[in-house]
Amino acid sequence: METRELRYFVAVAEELHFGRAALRLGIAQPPLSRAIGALERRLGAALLERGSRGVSLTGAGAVLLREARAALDAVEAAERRTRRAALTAAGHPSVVLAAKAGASGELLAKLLDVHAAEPGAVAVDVLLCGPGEQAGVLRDGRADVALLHRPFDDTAGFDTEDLHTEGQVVILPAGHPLAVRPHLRLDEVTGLPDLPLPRWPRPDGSFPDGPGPQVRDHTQLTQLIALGRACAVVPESGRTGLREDLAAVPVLDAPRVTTVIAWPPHSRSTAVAGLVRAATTL
Amino acid sequence: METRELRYFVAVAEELHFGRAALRLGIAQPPLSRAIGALERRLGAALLERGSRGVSLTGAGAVLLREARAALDAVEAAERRTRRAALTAAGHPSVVLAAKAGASGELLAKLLDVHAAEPGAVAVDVLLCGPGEQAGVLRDGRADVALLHRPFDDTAGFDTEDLHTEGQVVILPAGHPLAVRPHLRLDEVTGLPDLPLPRWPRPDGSFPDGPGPQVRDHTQLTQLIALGRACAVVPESGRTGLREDLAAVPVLDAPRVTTVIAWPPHSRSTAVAGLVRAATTL
DNA sequence: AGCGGCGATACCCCAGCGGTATCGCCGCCC
DNA sequence: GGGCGGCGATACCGCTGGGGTATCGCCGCT
Repeated sequence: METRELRYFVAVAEELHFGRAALRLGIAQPPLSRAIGALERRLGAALLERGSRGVSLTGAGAVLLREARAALDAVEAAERRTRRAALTAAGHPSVVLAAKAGASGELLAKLLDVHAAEPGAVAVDVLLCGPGEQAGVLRDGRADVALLHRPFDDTAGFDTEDLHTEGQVVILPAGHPLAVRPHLRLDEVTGLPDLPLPRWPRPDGSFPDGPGPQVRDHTQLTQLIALGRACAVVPESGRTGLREDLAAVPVLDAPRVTTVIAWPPHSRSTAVAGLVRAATTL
Repeated sequence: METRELRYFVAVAEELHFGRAALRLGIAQPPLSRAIGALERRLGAALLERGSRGVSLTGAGAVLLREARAALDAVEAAERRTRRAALTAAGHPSVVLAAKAGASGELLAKLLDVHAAEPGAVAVDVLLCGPGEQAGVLRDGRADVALLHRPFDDTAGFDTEDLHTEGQVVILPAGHPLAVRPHLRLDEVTGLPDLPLPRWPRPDGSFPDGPGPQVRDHTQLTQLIALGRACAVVPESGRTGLREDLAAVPVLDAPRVTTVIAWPPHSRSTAVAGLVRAATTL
């Protein structure tokens, strides 16, 4: 199978519409129809159900969508990592570290300091991601190593090293009645009608249904909380550097969050190893 | 990048010879030279050092070789798993379980029994592998789930569940002086001049250098030991069903071996989940 | 019945892949 | 040192197959 066929199939499977998929791929619709048809014939499997109202995935199609995404990520990673290896050989060694924007700021700063102090440390490019983006960024080679947060991020498929475990706090407007409490339970803060939990975008950019406001980044979140339109449950370290119009109250029964450093299991370059070593000595 | 280019590059990188690589790929040498040249130009990186005596890999080339193998495995896995998903939809559901030939026989039998007794259990095809082959078989989609043995097998990149931990024994000819001892230390059995440890083939089929005889499977191994030409350190469970002309003596300080069940993190089908559930209840 | 949306088919064209012939370079050996 | 052989690169050609346009067939809606 060629990656071109996989890209074509993924486009159709995501759009569930040959015309739109062709538009997205920058080709005409007929060659796309033919390519998918040929793919189905070669695999000996129906991938799409052509109904009169658009198309839908078959079971085999759903499997191929999942596997094709992984395979395309691997191919992209091969290309990116090779390009970066060439730069390294040309005298510009660097590692790309993915971190969630607005999380673990303290730890990240310490990590970069400790690593920079080591002899022979290479330059570290920090790639800030939205929530849930890090795993993908690591898989497709845009990053070499990432800071993830269990249980929020999926660490499956990566090698990891635990760095730090902490409880969670709820961030509230400073004037809110609950803000004066010494601590809270989870059921007291989820489903507050006046302060709903915000909705973060899915990897594809769409938002889940629900009552809360839509947020895309940390700034939007703090602003919404300050405006009294939302609250948020975040790891303790998120309270450092908090705006003065916000308050943080520990949530005792919220799951504890573990910060881990993760990297693709087969790419243990010396540069990544150095960063991991620095992280574990924190 | 197209998989064709990756396949071409892997062939050249493995053969380190354009002519032989072309032969292996079933094409002529000139288009291969051109394809690699075009790839290098597009990546903006030298992948191969063309010396007067054959070719060698550059740093970037070594990175691409590693990444390309992973990517090609992922593409193959996509194809295989889609084919199998189609068969499942057509009413022939099955799971392929990879196990090391000659290891964990007892556990494997119990696992298959327990799983078969569950309601709605699908057929299990057992794929027996040589040592170290399981990870590859799982990565390229020939198997859906595997029994691995830490610390021998590399479990990086898979989801795993521990099943069983055991010590190791050394298998000796029944008449050997050490066979009467109640237990042994590792340094007493490694480097016995009369009974060297055998050499297993690497993934590429070649054998490491060393004094021991070359073995390819379990039968060869037991026969060589019975002939007094080798000994072997294996998990305790390897002593069940031992030929009567062989003896097993516990090796106290050999690393304990953990049998784990492993599967690719992103492909948790219900069939795989059922098998994992059966395994964890053993 | 007419129309519009959507995927499949028919047919054509050309880019790109692969093949053959040949070159250029470098060791090697008599 | 000149001839030779091995190996990768280049030149050039032919054709396959991927992509484009036009159109069909089917279905649902009005």
